[in-house]
Amino acid sequence: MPTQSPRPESNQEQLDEQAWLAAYDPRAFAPVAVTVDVVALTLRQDELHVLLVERAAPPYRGCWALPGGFVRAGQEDLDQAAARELAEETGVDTAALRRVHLEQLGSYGSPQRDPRMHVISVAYLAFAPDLPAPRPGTDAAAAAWVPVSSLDLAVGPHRGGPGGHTHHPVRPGGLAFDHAAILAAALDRARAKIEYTPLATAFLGGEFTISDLRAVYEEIWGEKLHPGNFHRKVLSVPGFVEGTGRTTAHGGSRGGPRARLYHRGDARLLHPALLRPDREEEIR
Amino acid sequence: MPTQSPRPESNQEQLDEQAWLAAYDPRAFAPVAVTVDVVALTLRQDELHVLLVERAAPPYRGCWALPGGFVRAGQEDLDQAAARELAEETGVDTAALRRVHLEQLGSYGSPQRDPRMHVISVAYLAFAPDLPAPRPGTDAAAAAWVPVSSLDLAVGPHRGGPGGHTHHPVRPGGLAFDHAAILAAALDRARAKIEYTPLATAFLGGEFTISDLRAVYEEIWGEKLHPGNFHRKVLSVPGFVEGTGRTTAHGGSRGGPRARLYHRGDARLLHPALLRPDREEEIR
DNA sequence: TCAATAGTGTCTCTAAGACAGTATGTG
DNA sequence: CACATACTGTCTTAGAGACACTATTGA
Repeated sequence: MPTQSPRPESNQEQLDEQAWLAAYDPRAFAPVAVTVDVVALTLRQDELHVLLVERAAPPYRGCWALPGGFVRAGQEDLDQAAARELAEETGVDTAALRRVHLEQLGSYGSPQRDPRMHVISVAYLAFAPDLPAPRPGTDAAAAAWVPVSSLDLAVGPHRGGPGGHTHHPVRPGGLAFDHAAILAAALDRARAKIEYTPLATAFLGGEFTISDLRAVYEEIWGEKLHPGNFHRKVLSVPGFVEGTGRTTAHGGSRGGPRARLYHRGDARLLHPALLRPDREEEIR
Repeated sequence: MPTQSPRPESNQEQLDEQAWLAAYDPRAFAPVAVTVDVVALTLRQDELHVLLVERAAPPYRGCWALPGGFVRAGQEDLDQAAARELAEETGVDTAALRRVHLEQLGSYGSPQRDPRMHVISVAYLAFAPDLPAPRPGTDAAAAAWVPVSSLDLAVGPHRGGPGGHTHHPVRPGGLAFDHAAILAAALDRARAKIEYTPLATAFLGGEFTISDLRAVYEEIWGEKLHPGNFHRKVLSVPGFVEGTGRTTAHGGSRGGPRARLYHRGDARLLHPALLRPDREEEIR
């Protein structure tokens, strides 16, 4: 591959902008491909799942990987590409996609992360309410919601974080490419994001109980929360949830009174925040 | 997955991975270029400055822009590309670069953000102590630390945030491309990041006083803080700063006792955090 | 009837912020 | 001296968490 990008400096003074644009040949640059990969998270039966596809083509054929694909050059921006990929892999239509929160996570660009060529991937993070089973897209052998707890997230030589690291052959039970590192970063982001934003509600339907919301936090943070304190805290944050006046039709499966129903409020940030209990070990 | 990219699916069954790799032609993809752009922030005379270059070549010739350049395909990852661009534009050597905090900010990929072709830019954010005046790199007419307050950050048709939006011709006093939006996102990130991390110390030299540190917060947040409460709060956060036993040689320019000197501690997160005062307006 | 759950009350402790006060410098 | 600044003490209040308690439902 060329070592340098073409440098027009030698004759730049003689070219005005029009001429320069006309003379420009994008193919002269060393080729780079750009993909978007989506970490779509959802809760199914109170368990955190991630949307994965089984690769039908090499490299990593037969491996599970994050859904994603190449950005259509000149036709779409990154957000659009991510939404398109998510729709294609889940079979979810555009209307249902509006109920999904989609945000950019970070970009991964190690030259060795894809054996074919230098592929730079822009990772996205999606929070979805329980969606129908996915139907595989055109270049996937299968697509499924996979419990996060069943995955091997030890990223090995891929040390997490955007940037890029050394390529490593896939390990049994692991994900293709550096997708384990991307998923790990997505989980970190999700755990942090529900502290300061009402995005935990994006995992729930339109109406939910405080207990439903607590189950989201408990599953994503991986620890039990105090039901009474959680209840009072959620209701004390202005704009987090809003009562509907309705209640559940029945009590819980193991008894208890009917719970009041809420829907998402209009706050975009939680103040005060719902901070995770004690994480002293993460400070250093 | 992509409709435009070459699709091996029709014969994928006959090709083993080796053959497929050999047959692969990256040039068949629609061309996309990837750049890194760096928002390097520093404090000079207690005022926040950003490193900008004056473009010597079209497009946006003569405009100020963020330092950046094309990723060298196959040769470097994104973090390395950002560090290289920063070094090239500032003339800072690798040793001094180690004192600079560099993190990925987000990627910007509107098809119209560069008139030449679809250019996807991975933006980085750098926090630097007061560095020497930059010397312009090879494709910049000039390079300078510019006070952030002197810039027009009304991003107009470029609505901030990663993703990508419509191209708009440059406005007088504005930055090239969508760099105003990138800078605005960088400032938001910086304001948030110094709440939870000790990164404000990255703007200071090895030794500093609590007042120096307070000046960093006041300048980045754009509001005065209570000196006494700030002092006590900083010292109460474990691992934020560490006393050196030394003091300044003289009192302040307008009097007062000599201040004790500190250096950065080993905490990576501040607990408790130094939250910004009252931001109720930002919640919705 | 028992057990589980929804929702509330209360107590303690931490930390934020307002304010005051003392010591130590500079001009 | 006058004044700015470094640093500390104290008071009030908000919020987190532990715990207890009542009411309501299902099995």
